[in-house]
Amino acid sequence: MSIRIFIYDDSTERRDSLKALLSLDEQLVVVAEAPNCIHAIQDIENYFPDVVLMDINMPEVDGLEGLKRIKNKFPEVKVLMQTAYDDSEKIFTSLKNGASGYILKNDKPQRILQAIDEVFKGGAALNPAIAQKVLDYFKPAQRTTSLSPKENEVLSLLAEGLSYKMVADKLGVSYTTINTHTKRIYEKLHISSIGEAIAYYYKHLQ
Amino acid sequence: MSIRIFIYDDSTERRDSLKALLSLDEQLVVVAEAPNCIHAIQDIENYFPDVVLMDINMPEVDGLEGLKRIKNKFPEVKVLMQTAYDDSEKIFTSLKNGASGYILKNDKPQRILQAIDEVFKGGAALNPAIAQKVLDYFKPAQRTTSLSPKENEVLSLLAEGLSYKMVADKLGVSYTTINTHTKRIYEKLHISSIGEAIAYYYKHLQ
DNA sequence: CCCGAAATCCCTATTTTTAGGGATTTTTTT
DNA sequence: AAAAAAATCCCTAAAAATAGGGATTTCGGG
Repeated sequence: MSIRIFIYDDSTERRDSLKALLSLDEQLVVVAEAPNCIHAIQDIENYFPDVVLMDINMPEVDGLEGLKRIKNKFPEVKVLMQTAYDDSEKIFTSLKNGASGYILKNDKPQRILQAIDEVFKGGAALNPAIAQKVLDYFKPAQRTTSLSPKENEVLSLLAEGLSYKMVADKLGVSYTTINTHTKRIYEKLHISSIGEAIAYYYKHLQ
Repeated sequence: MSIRIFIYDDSTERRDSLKALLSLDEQLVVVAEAPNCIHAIQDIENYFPDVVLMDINMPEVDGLEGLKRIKNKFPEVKVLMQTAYDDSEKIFTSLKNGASGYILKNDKPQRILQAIDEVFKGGAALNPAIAQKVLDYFKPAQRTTSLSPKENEVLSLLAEGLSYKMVADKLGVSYTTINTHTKRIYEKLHISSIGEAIAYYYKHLQ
């Protein structure tokens, strides 16, 4: 009873060292590899891995897009994201899109093997630094001040019940500007609707 | 310098008596008439009236629809709504759609002539009873308690930032039910967006 | 002087919400 | 018991919001 693994990484070197690492655990079998996600769907169809080790920064079709494609078509396949930096936005984009874990490239080898095992068993594997960031999003404190002056102004007008168009008129800018501000507000607050934005406003900013 | 008037009313009798009335004022000229709004656009194009006297209850295409069509294409034409009853919803639908006034059929003849004159000059003419209803909507007092228990529940969940779908799941009912509740909430509070609803919730119900 | 954050604007496509109907069943209230 | 109010569900179409890109300008600090 082995764990079938597919590796995506644009560096041949890196793929080789990963294969060397994984070969230490006889339960793990690297069934195939690729330098990017252009053929992600076919890859999965052909090799039906249990776990995908996914680098984020790859040319052509990157890991975030690959993750989406794979989870969309094969929700049962576990995808473990792997990158050099702990970029907050990418972490959340990944988790939102169904990643089973997020590890860093300089994590200890033992950690990586452990992570694969965890996600295969249905758990989630997060590098501790990543885990901290995730938890941070549940304490709204520091987010309060993260909005720019304009974003705060837009949010307060939305909280009055104004539509994008009305806010645009009131501030003398175009609709698209308000759309952009709102997108940034949603990004910063990690929400995705006007209702959540207004609830946030009255709960934390009022 | 006369005022060109178009009369919409399904009762021939009523149209005749209106024409008789309006002929008393030599400034007023009834340029044409129709028993409903099927050809409203063409009517206005052909006769370019200054003021339209619009009955609400007519077969085929009624006055509310006629109002919308006319104001949509010819915003400069004044439309004076006229009906037998002071139905709150129709009043608000009319005013929202750009009616210049709202009078009742049993208003005194003198009132009717006056109303036409007012709207022609760019003013608004409201029967006093109607005016009262309109003012009522600006005092939020009585609206506070007007929501049904379920409507209040739905509103409070929306105010938490939940989408229609999430509210539906949470309450174990279908999406369309929430849609309907929301429509009723908006009607009762005389608003028309989730933003206004949530603002109302935090300002008046919290 | 360069960099980065902030603010502005645009395009495209999808998802949600809103509006306008209609309709049935259950509860309450008279 | 009949009427009114509340709650449920459905359909369709239009409007608004959301998501994902990209891009330019301004302004303040290092």
